[in-house]
Amino acid sequence: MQYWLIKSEPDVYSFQQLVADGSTRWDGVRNYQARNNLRAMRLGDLCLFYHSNIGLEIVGVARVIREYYPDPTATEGDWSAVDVEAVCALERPVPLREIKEHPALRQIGLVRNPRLSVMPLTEREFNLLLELGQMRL
DNA sequence: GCCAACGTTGGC
DNA sequence: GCCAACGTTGGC
Repeated sequence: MQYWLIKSEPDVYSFQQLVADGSTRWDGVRNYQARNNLRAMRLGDLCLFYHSNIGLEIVGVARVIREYYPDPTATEGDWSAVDVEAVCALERPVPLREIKEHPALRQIGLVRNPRLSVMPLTEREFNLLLELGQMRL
């Protein structure tokens, strides 16, 4: 089992929308590092869902339900998509500010490379963030 | 709205 | 292969 963090601008696609949809195709990624992370995702991997630009907090948990396949929204280039489903919303969203201040989260990709939209989390980071979100799976 | 950080492009 | 210019992302 691997753990990931995926980002979305909530006015484009929010976690609430994912809950309403049940599942969705995670497409539109046009960054090689993020794409390679998508390709490394395996069925059943868990993802924390972060709201960028508006909200600036981790709001929920999603699960990979289909491994990578060609991104149908790409008209050129070698891009991939995966499918994810909503697992649960966090009891308490975890704000970026708090993540930045937490000593055990210094190395988290979200802080180290704020522009990357799909990134791996260590199991420890994932569990800690769940705990901060007052959620237990 | 601004700007810093990062990635990509293209000239040399 | 280097690097300047440019575009995009995303926090503030």
